[in-house]
Amino acid sequence: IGNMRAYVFADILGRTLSWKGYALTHVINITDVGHLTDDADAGEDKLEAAAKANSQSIWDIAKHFTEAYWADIKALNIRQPAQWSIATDYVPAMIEFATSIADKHCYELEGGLYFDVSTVADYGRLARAHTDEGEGRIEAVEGKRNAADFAIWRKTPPGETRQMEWDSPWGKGAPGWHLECSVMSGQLLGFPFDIHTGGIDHREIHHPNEIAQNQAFCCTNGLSVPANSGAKIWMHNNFLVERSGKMSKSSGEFLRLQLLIDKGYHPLAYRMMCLQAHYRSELEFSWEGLGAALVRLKRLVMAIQQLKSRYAELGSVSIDPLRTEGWTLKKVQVDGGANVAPLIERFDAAVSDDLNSAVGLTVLEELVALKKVEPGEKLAAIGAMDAVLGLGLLGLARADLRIRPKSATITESEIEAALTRRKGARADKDFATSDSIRDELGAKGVEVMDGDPLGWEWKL
RNA sequence: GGCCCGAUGGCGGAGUGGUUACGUAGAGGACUGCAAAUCCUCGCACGCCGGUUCGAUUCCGGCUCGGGCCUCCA
Repeated sequence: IGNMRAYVFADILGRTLSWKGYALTHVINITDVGHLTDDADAGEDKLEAAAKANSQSIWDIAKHFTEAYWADIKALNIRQPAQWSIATDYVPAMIEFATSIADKHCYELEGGLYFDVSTVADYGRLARAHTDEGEGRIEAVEGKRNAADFAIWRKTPPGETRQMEWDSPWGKGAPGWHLECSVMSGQLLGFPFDIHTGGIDHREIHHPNEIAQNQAFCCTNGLSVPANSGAKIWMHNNFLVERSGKMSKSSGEFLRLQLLIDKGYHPLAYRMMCLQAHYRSELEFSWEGLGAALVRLKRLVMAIQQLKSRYAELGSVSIDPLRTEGWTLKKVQVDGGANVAPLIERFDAAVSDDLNSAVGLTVLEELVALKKVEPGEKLAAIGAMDAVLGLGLLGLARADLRIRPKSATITESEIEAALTRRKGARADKDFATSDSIRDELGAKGVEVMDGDPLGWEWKL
């Protein structure tokens, strides 16, 4: 889920751009080329290791995690990009790219082809901190001309064969990650494209490297070099953290979305949690915090559900809230009524101010609570704001948020049966029996709620 | 060691040179056989020490604490 914060952020950015009326071409890449596992076992490849451990082909492993990732994307209401780019589809293009800059910007070492960062202007200017000397975590590669030089092509060590390797002018091997990103973004979006997003951990190394490659490529191929090479704007989201430290894809923490679901938290509770904070701030993860976000979402959905039934009762109203998907600000201003207009303005001001979703969310809640507004009009405005926040509020029902925890020992039909018995006991004013049934259900993690249409809820 | 970032109520988290969001938790009330859910109402905070200012949570400096990075890779 730490990693997923980056995608929630990019999604809100894209949705906000759509809201502002911009046409959007969004590309997300899948880095299915192997990575090294970590500091300790440099040389062994993450994908290779996983394949070995599971007796599967490396390609199956890549496919498995790609599909798991796509499932998370869907569960979090992250919009599909215009295109997914799969790194392994672009290896020939990467070799071509590297070949074109090799003479002027690269040199070969035993381990691979290295990029000479002194051949481009202002290397590392994106990074706020740049130190010439430091104590690296592990030894530097022998023979590098500059400390910051990096591999753009990794050679397969002599005598070894990897499941994923390609022929290149520098021998069999695999592309460096920096190269993958430069090639795919340049090819699919063209230099310069508008916005490049990523986790804040990429600001110091990966993105400066990507920029250096882009500069080299643009110069070599006669393209003008934009000020922020490659992309005009680079945006970085901060980490999701917990007391034990950061949780990103590389740190070994495995708080995955599926774990949240297994525990009975709807995945959109996590999206809500992200929305409550600014993308550039660290966000503290806790189960209590996730529960708070779920309750907030639940109350919002309940209020909107009531609004929807009032809307249905009215029969004919002027605005169809179900047609708000894809609305832009301009359209909302035309169609939104006088009562909601000031809220629309405030919502727009919030999300337009570097994506202040936390404030946007409070404006949405204010709108939900607003009195004397026709339900259809209100629902339309809610739908429009939600097109930015992406909670899918008009389509969610309270019951959708009731997720059965994996640990549950009682079935839904058993619960219903017990509740029927309890209803009978209550009708007979046999409160002792009624309460004992409630206690039994409580012991199994089920909370009885008489005054609630849903009747019962899993206790988290 | 170097560089950078942060510190807001029980928890999470916006924001601001003057009246300090919001959520959740908590308290009181309505409802209920009683609970729960729901609804209404209400407390509760700006790390420490200086400086600038009529006024600092906000700006500046120092300190303390916490976090990240320091170029194998990604």
